[in-house]
Amino acid sequence: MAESFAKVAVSDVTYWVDRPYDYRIPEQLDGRVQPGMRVVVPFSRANRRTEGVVLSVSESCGYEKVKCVDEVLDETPPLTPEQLQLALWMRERFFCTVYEAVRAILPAGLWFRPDGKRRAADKTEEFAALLLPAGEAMDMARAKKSRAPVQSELLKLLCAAGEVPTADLRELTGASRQSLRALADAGAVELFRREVFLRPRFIPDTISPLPELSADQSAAFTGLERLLGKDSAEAALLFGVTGSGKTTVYIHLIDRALRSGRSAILLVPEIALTPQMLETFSAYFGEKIAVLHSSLSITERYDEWKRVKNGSAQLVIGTRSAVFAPVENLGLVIIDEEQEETYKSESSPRYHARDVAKYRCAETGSLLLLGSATPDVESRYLAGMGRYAFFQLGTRYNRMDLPQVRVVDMKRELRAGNNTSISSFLREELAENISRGEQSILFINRRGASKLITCVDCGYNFKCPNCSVSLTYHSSNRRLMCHYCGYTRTVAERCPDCGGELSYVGDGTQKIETQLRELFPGTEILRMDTDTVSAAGSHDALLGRFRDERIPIMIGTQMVTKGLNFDDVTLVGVLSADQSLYCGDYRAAERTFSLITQVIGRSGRASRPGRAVIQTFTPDNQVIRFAAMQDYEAFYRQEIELRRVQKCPPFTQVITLSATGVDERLVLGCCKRICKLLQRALMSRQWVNILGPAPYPVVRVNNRYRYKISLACPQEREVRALVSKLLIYCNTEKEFRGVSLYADMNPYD
DNA sequence: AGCACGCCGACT
DNA sequence: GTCGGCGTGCTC
Repeated sequence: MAESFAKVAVSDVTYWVDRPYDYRIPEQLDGRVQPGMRVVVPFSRANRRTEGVVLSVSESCGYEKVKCVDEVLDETPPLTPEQLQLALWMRERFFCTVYEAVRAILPAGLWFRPDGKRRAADKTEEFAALLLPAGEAMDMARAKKSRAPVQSELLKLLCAAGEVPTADLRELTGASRQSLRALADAGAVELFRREVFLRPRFIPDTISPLPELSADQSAAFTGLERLLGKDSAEAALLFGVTGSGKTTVYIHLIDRALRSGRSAILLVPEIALTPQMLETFSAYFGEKIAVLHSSLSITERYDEWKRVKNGSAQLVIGTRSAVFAPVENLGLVIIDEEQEETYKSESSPRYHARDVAKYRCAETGSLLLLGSATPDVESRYLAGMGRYAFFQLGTRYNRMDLPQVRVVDMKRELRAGNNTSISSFLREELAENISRGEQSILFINRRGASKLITCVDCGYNFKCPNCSVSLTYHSSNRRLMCHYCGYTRTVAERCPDCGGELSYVGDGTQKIETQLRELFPGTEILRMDTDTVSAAGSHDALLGRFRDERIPIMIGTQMVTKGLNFDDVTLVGVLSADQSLYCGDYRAAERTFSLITQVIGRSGRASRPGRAVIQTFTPDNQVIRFAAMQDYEAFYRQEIELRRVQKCPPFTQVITLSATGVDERLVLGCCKRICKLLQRALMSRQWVNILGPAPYPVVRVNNRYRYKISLACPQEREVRALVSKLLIYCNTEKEFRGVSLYADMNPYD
């Protein structure tokens, strides 16, 4: 009998060690090892038992000292040959290891044996999530391996699965509440309650007839249907303002794909996947739907994944990772609100769902449809160049006029002696809304605000000993915590420096709440931030209160820009519109435009016209003016010229190289060397821009310094190969021992 | 000789 | 990354 060998991509290797390794398939496993299966193999000099995935099986092997496959983990290959190809493509494209790609492609349930037991669906459920970055958590898991093996297991599982219901955690690891509490007290893990997000399992009595198409929608649908019918890979951009009925077009197109025997994937941003939205689709597609979403339990997600794999679901609705859904005979991928940043993964593999979707559509001859009210500048450009077909939906569905928008100059307010965050104009508008019994939403343009504790006398505040940030106060465990490394400490009684009194400095949201309460005593105000959301149990619960109790004013950050539309909201205010505009990142303008546009879109849905107030310190800024006029095309024309001049995407692609290490000078030295090598390798080319090294906004995390280099140049295989070489160079060069380098393709930030 | 520590480099 | 090998240098 002929011998057989497997080429295996192993886990737990770094990028520069990641290559196919040959293993002999022992007689007793003969015939049971197939490409796409997970195996256990001995690896390294210590023959550590390591997981791997079989890339191919052959009769010969070009390596002398070949070891044997230990164990096969699957009876049938969980990865199709196409998915295996996809993993290899991801390695090339996103600078990750093959196994990291495999972990992203397969559901966590495959690793943590689900036992099929299903819990009763409580209204809310306790979840656990890591407070530390995955890397730190893995370090901690390793450190705890011998002393606290259960905690170590918990950490590993949380790394693999993100947010996990605590009931699941205990079921899968056998951990007691105690171990989980210990991790929470150590500040490694956060425990919170949230509404369980179940797929509406109702089977509608009758499948509803499809909603009718307006003239606009019908025109777009006809064009898209033609593209769907082609055998070749196609891509299209559907531009339409909020309320113009993009969803109706999606429904018709999905219906057409399913009828022709092909499957469809619909990707939505995290926040848009609400029970209401699923109900809408269930009415038309019933049991054909599978939902893949991070709020499902591991078991539920695994079940849905199996329904897709065995062909019982042909429409997948989900967030970013649903782009990997193992559908048979793919015909259509729709990415709704394609400009949203949640489509980009922030940890390895650092993929963008749009890139993966493009690859899959190209491989399967499918149609990729990008939908948006404020398309990514790059997408709009490709549409303009004819690379994407372009379709446009005109007016709002209900023929509502756009809200009346007023831009308020906050410099003038300051000069007039108003140093609060609410301009006199906005105050009057709010007063009018309160007296008319209509609702208002105020949006604070700021990310992740948090509570600090400072000394009233000397201004002292608590710094993290490991990172270059202040510690923030967490009400859940009444401790000071570092967001970056997980360091925690108790709150001191008095200032450690001068013995003065300590006080809480609330975040922006709280400060504004206080100002509003002074302006409108007795008026109820709903604050929406991580604190109040976790207290209410869920995002939806809070929004439900706002609607049902008709609370006059809601304030919040990003969270209030999405989601439901409220008939009684006739006024929205954007406080500090420019906050996100001047941060040096080439995407700042489009992000700001998109945010403001979305906020304005919250106003005036039903019979009443809406108003919007935009407060800014730079009222002449064109981005803000275009947003106020809701004029995407004008914004786009200006922005694309800027991008051309600055050699930014879409004229180039950006790859950042990030270096981290304990020795700041060594990290910088490494960056400078990398810059020099990049310059030398690319100097003969046009359209190349190398920036940096620049420190991260938080330069030191966990005693490691972080710097990055930005490389903007046309996307080419050669450039990626160069970056790959540099990654390997930095990690093999003795001089830079202690510095680690990683790359990110088209990063957000 | 015995061992702690740090550096090196291979990993099929 | 991870782990064994191996050199250095210190102690008994």
